[in-house]
Amino acid sequence: MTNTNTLLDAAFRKAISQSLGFEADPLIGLSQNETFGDYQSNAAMGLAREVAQRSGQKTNPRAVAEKIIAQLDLGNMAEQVTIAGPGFINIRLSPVWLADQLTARSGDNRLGIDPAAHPRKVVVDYSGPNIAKQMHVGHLRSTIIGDCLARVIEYQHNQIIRQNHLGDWGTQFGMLIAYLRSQSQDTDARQDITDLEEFYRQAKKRFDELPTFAEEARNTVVQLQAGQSAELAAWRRIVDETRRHYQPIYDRLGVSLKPEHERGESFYNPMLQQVVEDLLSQGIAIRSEGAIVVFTEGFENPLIIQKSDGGYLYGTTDLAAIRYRAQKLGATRIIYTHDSRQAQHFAQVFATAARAGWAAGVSLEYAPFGTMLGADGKPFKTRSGDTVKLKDLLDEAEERAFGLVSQKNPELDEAHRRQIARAVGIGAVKYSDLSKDRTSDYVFNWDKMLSLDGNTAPYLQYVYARIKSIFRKAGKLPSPSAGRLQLDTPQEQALAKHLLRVGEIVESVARELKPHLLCAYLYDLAVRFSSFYENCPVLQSEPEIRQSRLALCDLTARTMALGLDLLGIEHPEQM
RNA sequence: GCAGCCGUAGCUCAGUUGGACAGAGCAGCGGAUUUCUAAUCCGCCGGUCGCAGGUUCGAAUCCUGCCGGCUGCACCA
Repeated sequence: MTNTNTLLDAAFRKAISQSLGFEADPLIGLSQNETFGDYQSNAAMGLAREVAQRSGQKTNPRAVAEKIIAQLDLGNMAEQVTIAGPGFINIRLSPVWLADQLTARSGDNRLGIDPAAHPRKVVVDYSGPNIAKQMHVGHLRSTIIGDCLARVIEYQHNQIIRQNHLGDWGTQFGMLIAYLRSQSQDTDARQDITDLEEFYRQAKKRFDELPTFAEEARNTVVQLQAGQSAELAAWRRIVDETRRHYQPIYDRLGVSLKPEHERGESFYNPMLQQVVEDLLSQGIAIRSEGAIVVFTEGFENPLIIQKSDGGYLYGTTDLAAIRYRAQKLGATRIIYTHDSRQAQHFAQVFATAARAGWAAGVSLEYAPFGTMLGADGKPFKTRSGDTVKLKDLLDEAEERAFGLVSQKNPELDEAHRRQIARAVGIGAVKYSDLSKDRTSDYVFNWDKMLSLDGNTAPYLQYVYARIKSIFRKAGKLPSPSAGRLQLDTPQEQALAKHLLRVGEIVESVARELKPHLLCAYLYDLAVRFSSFYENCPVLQSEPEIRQSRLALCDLTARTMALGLDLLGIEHPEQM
């Protein structure tokens, strides 16, 4: 169903062209202050000059606004259209129209959110853990932001291709395999992830200290990359072991990544030589200081695609991936959810891919994010200064949440409390991240994210649980389409107007790649519902009002559930 | 040195891409509970939008220059 802002945009466009004789953007937006109205058009101010130029007569914004309104046909949408200040056109939606719209949406399992008019094939590249290492907090943001974007864009019926670009290739594996061999470790024996990390540390040490070992490690890489079976087998075991570590973390986080989404760096290995050759033959890449590089305007240093020793780098892999995703997978939009420190790298890679013609008709979008900081404003670390393991972080989140649930609801049995604690604890960690604009650094704070006050996951989950509680007490569920909504009180109207906006929000999240817009929307929804809940009794009211309010509750619960689903956050029936 | 990001209330953050008197939450202060989960709600207090210019009807937002912070910068990823 068409979003309100789209309906207004169309009506105003028509009115502008009829009254002024030319086309212009009506600049429709939400009112910043609800005392003015619900939506506003800010076009008249800017248009006044153009009107004066075209007609050769002096005019002013308010007069232009008058002309536009004279031609404006909003049907029964608006209760009031007024001109204010220098020439703002304020629109107040009519409660009857609102009620009709919402009634229609309550019968729709998509809550009136339209699928994309032109569905696309969209690659989302996110998470990308390193093989032979445990996941740590540095992987958290990419994993959950990327997953949220994938869910939102997928909900619009675009075809999403999740790509987990594992760090599974490169010199470090030669080192690790050579070390395991030299330890006369039975390479057939299974190594735990923590063993692998320890071996890696020792291998690195020996690599730096022993030139003969360094040489051996380099040879092993060559053998691995040439596909020697023994080395390949050892490598596969390392990858498998690492997956046994990270897949449970994805599952626990409620992240939709599965093994079939893995396309690690190794996958592109066979394509790298061709990438370099093609860039050379197109004259895009050149030889410089023994390496093969691409210079990009605006950057002093080049993107190196082949080292002087013949080895390839991650830029080469990224270029191969773009070509593969565009040409083989047929993607027309490729989204990278990666650390903002990669900005220059991606700028150079995107520019190179564009010059090579590999991204024709493809939108390459980099959705960077900042660093997780501790309370001291420095990167989030353990007390001893180590990086925080994701597993430990999630353990602590659940443990803290379990403490809170036990305190608030001691009568629930332990298994139930554990289950709620999982939803609340993990949800809190994810939400505290998703609710901030991803581009800036953010401060990690356990107490704030687990608080039931303010813009937190537990607060949203609580609102959902409260509604569910009403329905448990109400007995049989109302039929959503039974009767029409009655929006008599300010709280009901405020809630209704907000419910109607969900489609606009989903659209902006997908377009701007900003999950925090959805969080802000859901928080606002929770606040409005809470106000409604305080002021408007549901079950005790007269039958018609009761039915209408139950329908509002049902819509709120479904909207909240959908929003939390898109964020990848659970919503327990009870808290 | 070059490039990028950032600076908004005591703290954590928004600010719909140039619109109306800059908004939330937390903390602080004061209220509300015979009522569907008080894990809640309502009110008050709190800002020279880093500083200075400029662009224009209009700037937290765009441009320039300072100040302060973070990040990246040739063969790691």
